[in-house]
Amino acid sequence: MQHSAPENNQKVLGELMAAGLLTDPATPRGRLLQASAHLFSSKGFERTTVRDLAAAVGIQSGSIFHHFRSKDDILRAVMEETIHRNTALMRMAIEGLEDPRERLLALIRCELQSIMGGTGEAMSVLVYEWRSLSEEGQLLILGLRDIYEGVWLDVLQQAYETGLVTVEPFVLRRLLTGALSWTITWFNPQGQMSLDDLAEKALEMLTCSANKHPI
Amino acid sequence: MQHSAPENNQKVLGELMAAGLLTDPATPRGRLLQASAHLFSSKGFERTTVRDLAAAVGIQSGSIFHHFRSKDDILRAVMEETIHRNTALMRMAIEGLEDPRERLLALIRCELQSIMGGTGEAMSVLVYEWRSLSEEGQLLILGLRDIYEGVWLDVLQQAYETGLVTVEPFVLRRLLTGALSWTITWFNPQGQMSLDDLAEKALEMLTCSANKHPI
Amino acid sequence: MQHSAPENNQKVLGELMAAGLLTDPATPRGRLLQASAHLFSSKGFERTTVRDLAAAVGIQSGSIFHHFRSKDDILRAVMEETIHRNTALMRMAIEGLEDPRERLLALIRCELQSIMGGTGEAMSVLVYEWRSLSEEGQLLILGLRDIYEGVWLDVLQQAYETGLVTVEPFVLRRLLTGALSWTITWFNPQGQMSLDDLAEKALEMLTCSANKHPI
Amino acid sequence: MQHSAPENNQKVLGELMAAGLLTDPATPRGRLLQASAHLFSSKGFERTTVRDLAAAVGIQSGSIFHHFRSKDDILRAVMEETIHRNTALMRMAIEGLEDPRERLLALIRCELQSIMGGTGEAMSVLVYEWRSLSEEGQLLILGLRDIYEGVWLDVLQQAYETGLVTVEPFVLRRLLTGALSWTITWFNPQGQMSLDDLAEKALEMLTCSANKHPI
DNA sequence: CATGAATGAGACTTCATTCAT
DNA sequence: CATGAATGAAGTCTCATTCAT
Repeated sequence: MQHSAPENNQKVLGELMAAGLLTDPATPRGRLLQASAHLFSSKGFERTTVRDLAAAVGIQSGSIFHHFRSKDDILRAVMEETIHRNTALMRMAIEGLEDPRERLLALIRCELQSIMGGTGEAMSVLVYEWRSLSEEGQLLILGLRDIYEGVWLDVLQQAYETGLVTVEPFVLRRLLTGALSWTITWFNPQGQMSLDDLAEKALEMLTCSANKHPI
Repeated sequence: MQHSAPENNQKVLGELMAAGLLTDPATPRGRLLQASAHLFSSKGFERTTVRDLAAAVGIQSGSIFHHFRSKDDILRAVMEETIHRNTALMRMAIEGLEDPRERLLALIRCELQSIMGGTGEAMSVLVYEWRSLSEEGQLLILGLRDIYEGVWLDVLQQAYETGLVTVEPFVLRRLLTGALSWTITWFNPQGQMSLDDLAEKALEMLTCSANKHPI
Repeated sequence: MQHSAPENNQKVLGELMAAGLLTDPATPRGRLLQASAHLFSSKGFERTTVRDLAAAVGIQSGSIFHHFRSKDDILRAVMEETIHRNTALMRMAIEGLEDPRERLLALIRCELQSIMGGTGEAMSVLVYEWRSLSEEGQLLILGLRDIYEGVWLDVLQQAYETGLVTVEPFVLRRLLTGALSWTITWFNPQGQMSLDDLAEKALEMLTCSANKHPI
Repeated sequence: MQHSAPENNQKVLGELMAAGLLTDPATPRGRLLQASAHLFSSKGFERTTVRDLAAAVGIQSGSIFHHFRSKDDILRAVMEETIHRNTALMRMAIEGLEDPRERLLALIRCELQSIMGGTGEAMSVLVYEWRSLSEEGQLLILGLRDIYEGVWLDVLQQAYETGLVTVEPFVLRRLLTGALSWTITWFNPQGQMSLDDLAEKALEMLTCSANKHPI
């Protein structure tokens, strides 16, 4: 049931918090992560100073280091939590859906929300600031990323097998990753085209939509 | 004639050099631009120091500033020349082609080469380091970018009108920009899949060609 | 009362500090300003490096920028505080004096002390490093300068009207500015001639006092 | 005869050139010195780059060093020639004059012309850029300076003995040096007050003018 | 836990000077 | 003599990080 999503989301995210995989946005650490995700996403990691981060949550720059060991540590945490959150959200989104097309659309919509959403769901950071992460950080995140990508590959594999898409899942997912994350640079959620419209168009690009909407 | 491309490319690029729009890679300035494109592309603009750039061409850091006013100026020049070069290459690539599918494939292949090519054809810099460019620089490049994108939109419009693609050119181009530029992070030209294979797959994603060209 | 000057000075300068127009020399910022005034005065602004300034107060060069935005900002602050301090000191010096000659002598003595004094009263910086100040800085200081010069012009006007001097106040003040500020290059306060002697001679130059006070 | 001054000046300066003490302004070296005097005077030595100097005479920066060993050498030469020229001009100016007042006025007028004159007669450089000169340079110039100042002291001594001025020559000269050189910062030769007017006023300041223009 | 002054390495940039052409 | 690319030392300034309070 699509309409029950928000409540379910809250519940699942709450479980992640309880498990220590996600930080409560009500805590200083949580506010810091949220602000960091936003700033890293909009200005880029290198161009964001710890003073920017501190100012964004109303503390002094020195206090940042009571919550995180280093700036790099903040980036790592943002990415880690983003993956945890989005993996959970994606699983929720396809839960109960059977139709390959609907499942694929759900994932696309979910990822677009993660990219565009201003509430710390900073998928774009994960994509565009990857190189800014230290090597240790990259190794740490890589494992989580595989789990996240596993969800995608499952759904794409199903779509491939049913003929909905014709490009192999592995390649298709990577092309799609680029296509979706790039939307942050040009898509305006307040514009004429809604985020759902955009998701539909992205799906249309992947699938042979000509069959579905014959002219 | 596809086989005559290399020679023609040389000729056209030579003309651009003569017009002052492109720097001869044999000159110090040209070598610097090439090295910069490579480093900006692989490490990112902010993480590349002017000492890195100087070392890459075997000069001292201070000598950089005989050729460029500032580090930002180098980025601007890399972008500017990249657009000039790629606009010319794209026009060459579709010259004489009539079939919408072939034309679209040619553009995709051309852009992929620009993204992956290590010889200063740093399309990815243009895409990923955009925010690193100063505002004045951005304004300067924007005009050129429109010309470049104009070529794309023409070809996509034709594909749209003939039913080859079903997503509007404007949106489709932006999704494609992301998909193609992102390939730099994962595609290995020396791997099993060739760059031409990749181009075919990207086209297939857009057009659902499987239905039209059944195997 | 001449003998009460030192105490009054302390009081008035204390008020300026309370008003935020003067920095307490006991604070790091105050020590920095004092050292800067001294170095700018003795070596010149351009030949003084921020490392010199830092070394003079025993901190690292980077720490300077916690107190001032830029080197130019330091110069601006030195000038600003110098004007505030000296305007106050001049007003104090002529307070209660009626005789035009005594008033003029008081101002001259006061300015000489400001020029020669090593405790941040760097009038000479204001005069000789003016061109080193950025244009914005110059505009900022100009207003304050007018107030300071206003005190001088009042006293000179009175001297002019009473026939004590015969050159118009406007021209005379400028000639005097040069004459007095230049003393920093040749006058030795520890030498035979005292600072008060020098003030007397300067006054004598202006007023041809010999005729009025025959020996 | 005042009206014969220009011709005489030419002749004497020509002799200095022949003696190698002055460089012909028609030569590259001469043009360079003239431009340097002008730029040092208006922008200051430190803020004037060798590129500025080169540009001012239409050559490349590297070519400067065929004429001078270093930038410091240029400053030294400017000062040296300025003293030679002005010593000669001053001697010419008082030649044949007997009256102490006329002699003093002649010197003042002469020095003002040297300060304001745009043709390399950069007395102000000598005064304001003194600290920029290397120590060796300062030693070299000091001797010449004494000769120049000797002319002044002679005239001031005579004025002192005749009661025209009442301050000792030594002190008076130094006060006057400051007063006159500072005029470069505020006096506009194209303004209402002519340079001769200014000279008169400066003299009036020094002498007991009240006697001459009784109210 | 929070503060904010201090650190110090390192960034970009300038500029007098050299030297092969 | 002139050029102009190259040098390299030194300049100002930034910023992640530390630590005494």
